[in-house]
Amino acid sequence: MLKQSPVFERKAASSYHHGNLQEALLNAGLELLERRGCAELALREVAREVGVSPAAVYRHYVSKEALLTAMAIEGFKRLTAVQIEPVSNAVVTPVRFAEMGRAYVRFAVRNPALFRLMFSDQIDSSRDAALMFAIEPLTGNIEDAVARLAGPRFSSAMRRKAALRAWSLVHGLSMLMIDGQLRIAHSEVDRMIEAVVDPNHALAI
Amino acid sequence: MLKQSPVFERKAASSYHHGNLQEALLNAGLELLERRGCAELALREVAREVGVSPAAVYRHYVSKEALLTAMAIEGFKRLTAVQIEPVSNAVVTPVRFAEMGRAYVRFAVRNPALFRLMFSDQIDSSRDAALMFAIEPLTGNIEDAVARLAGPRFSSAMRRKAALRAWSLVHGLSMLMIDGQLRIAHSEVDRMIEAVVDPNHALAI
DNA sequence: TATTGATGCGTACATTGTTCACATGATCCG
DNA sequence: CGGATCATGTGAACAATGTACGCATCAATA
Repeated sequence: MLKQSPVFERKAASSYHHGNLQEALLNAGLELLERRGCAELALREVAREVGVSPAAVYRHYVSKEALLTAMAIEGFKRLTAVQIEPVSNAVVTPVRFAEMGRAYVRFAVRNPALFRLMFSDQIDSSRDAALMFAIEPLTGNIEDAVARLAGPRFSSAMRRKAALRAWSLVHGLSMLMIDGQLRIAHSEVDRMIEAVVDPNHALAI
Repeated sequence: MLKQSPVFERKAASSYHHGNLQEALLNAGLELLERRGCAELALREVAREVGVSPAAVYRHYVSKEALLTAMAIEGFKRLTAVQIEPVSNAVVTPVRFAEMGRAYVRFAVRNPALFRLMFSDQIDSSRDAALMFAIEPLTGNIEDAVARLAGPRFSSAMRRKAALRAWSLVHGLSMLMIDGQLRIAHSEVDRMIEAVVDPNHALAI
């Protein structure tokens, strides 16, 4: 196994107290998540990975669900970051709007287990305030982009509807891809995204 | 030891052998699934519900995953049935095609835990032949409907692309709805489906 | 009627999430 | 400088879970 990031090294110096266990658990969790899959991630294994007893986790997260929630929050931060990048400091064109969708799907394909966790029923998105706060930009970015793309000729209701349509499209494609429902090679992923998230929407039925 | 509680009333006639445990486990599983949620469904609880020992399950399903797979197969059968209904014995119109999508989303909203299970990573859709066989009509129905709707003016590639677009749209909307991401009342569900699965696709961006 | 194969049971084991009393040590107060 | 304090980590324990094994029961058949 490769050496861990320098965050973990501090533990070697003082063997009892870890230094930054909270963040170390989060990183180890995110790493193990993609290795083990969303359902098989064990709290005890995360603790083992960091080199700490299972009970130590509970000093920083009140439950396994709390750790998963923290991981999901980190996921939403990363997703919203790559999502908004194509239209930050730029006029929103149809091509750039589609690029937002591509970034969304690409994130899902590259982090399938994390993406699944973010939208799983293992975390209660309506209970945790920090989670809600991290999710909000996801919708917000799409709606803002739609507003900047369509201009004032779209009513608020029309914008919301168009944003939901776009979100549903890329979210569904993401889910189907990471489920392995679409029999396509990894090299074809980008082409598939192009085909579905089509700025010309020539084939919209 | 206290006397056993009369849990075993149904098998009072022949108290040892159940009669049709395989199907009983499947039904109990489907029932418990929606009550407990996808992640908390316990094999032992399914056995308890049927009034049978945990080990008895293994005479009919080689593992918990096998039982979940059987439940998912049943789910796909039901979903494909309601999905194809709008266009069976009828010309495929845009309105009827959209009605297929509405049926898809409605199924997801009415059976959220089952729908989640069907597209979860807890079942390996590429390993089980029966599961693959049950999934196949899902895509097939959409592609057939697209072909009947578009006629010969669409190439095979165009049809596959349009079908994938439609599937992604309704699948994404389904997932977002059962995730509680969309803050809408239950009475607005149908209107939301109408808005996104729009036969006129006036707002396709 | 005896045998046999299918089906259910009891017990056991490793693993999991979680709790609790206790150990450790960094930090602050006298 | 030395002790108190409090955040942080440990170990043992508990119930629940998925699963394996040998035995019990029963229906069908020879």
